[in-house]
Amino acid sequence: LELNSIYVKMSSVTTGRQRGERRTDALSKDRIVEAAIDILDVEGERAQLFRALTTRLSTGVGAIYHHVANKSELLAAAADVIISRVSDELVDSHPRDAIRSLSLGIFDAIDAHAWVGAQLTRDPSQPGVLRIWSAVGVQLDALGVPESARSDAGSALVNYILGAAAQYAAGPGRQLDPAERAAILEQIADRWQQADSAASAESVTSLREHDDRQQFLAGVDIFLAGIASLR
Amino acid sequence: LELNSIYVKMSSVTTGRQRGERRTDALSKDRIVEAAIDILDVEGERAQLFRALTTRLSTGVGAIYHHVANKSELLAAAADVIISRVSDELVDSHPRDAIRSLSLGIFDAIDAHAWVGAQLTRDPSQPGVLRIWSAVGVQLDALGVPESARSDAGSALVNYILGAAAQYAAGPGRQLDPAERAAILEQIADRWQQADSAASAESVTSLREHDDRQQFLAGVDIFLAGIASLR
DNA sequence: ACCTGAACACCGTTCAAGT
DNA sequence: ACCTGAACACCGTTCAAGT
Repeated sequence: LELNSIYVKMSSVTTGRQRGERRTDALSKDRIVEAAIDILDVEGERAQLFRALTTRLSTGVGAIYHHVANKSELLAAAADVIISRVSDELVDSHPRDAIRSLSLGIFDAIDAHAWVGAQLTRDPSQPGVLRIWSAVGVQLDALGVPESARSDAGSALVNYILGAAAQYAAGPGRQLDPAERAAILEQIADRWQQADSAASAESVTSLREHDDRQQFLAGVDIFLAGIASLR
Repeated sequence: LELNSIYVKMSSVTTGRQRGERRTDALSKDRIVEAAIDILDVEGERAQLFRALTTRLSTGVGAIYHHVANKSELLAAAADVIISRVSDELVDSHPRDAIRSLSLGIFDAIDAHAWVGAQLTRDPSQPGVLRIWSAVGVQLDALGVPESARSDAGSALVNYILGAAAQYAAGPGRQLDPAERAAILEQIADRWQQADSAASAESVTSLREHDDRQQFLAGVDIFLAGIASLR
């Protein structure tokens, strides 16, 4: 115990920490993941993640690699933490509402942590994606979707959620200023109008001024309606 | 004209081309994009794209940058070529069938060009994605989806297609050997079973042995059924 | 205007050497 | 067992110098 505290003091000198300011918690995968989340939230996905972690945790890169295999494992673990916060918060309610809450929870989480959208899209077998499958599966079961249709319904919903997540996360609203965003939406609207000679001004306008979150939820409801027809 | 052919000869010596083997076509964005598609198809997304292009087209990197702004523009242009081949081939048919064909066409294109899945997911305002929006818009209009619901329906379908595309493209079937794939599907199945005490062996089995393409189409049909309920 | 290719920049990853 | 940090590797991008 005394030897240990001497080691701590020596180590704090080495790392430039003040005497007595000893680290309360040792380096661990959890601490690294938490730090990574903070860094990604603030600096975005193109942060120099490992260099930033090194500074933030005042260690060398090697120490991080001692707890984490590589960047992609770290990102996957970080995304899973974000998703688990959503799925753990689900309260009991009608399965239709639970699916809406889950979907909106994921949407909002990605809104708050933009990097999660791209991350979930990168690898279908990462823990965060499995967690979504799992949560969706529970609710579809509770909804009484027949066995035979369960996996079709599940994959439809999960793919929609992930697709929307990725699109909105990287979306124009995020990386472009309002003027550019408007121009792009107009471009899309123009194509629709061009393709659809009967398109009224209202449709174009609604496309231009659509509310991402509400539109996302409308998509969930379309899938729920489609799933209901499977019964 | 003679000066020109002398220049060609000199240049072919410089680039190591055989005498008389003069390039039939000059370097252009189109040629670069075509070459990029071939390289990405064969070597995958982690190909050393610019170095490979340099060899393939026997030029320097700078020449490529003279026609293309950067890698992401090049990837976006390449993905758009793939998507345009699909959307241009659509034959007139009932809008429901046209939506199925379009969706399957995109699915198959991504199956043949795996890198397209990830690419379409990266930026919602890239040309290939706009092209999908446009094609979907035409069909939803033909389907008689009311104005007010058009953009909700469109974004639901586009997001589903892109989400599924990305998942299947990067999917376990592609990057893992069959044994690992089976293990992962089993893991998902276990979670479903764990969550669903009533889950029968059949449901788990169908999840394990599901056919990606068929499941993708089932999702499109769920969406179509949901859309029908909007009327 | 179009092309050449060496040099640079950026960042994740390794590794020999510590405590 | 855990940590340190300089060196390396990888690849997109720039740029001064050509034709």
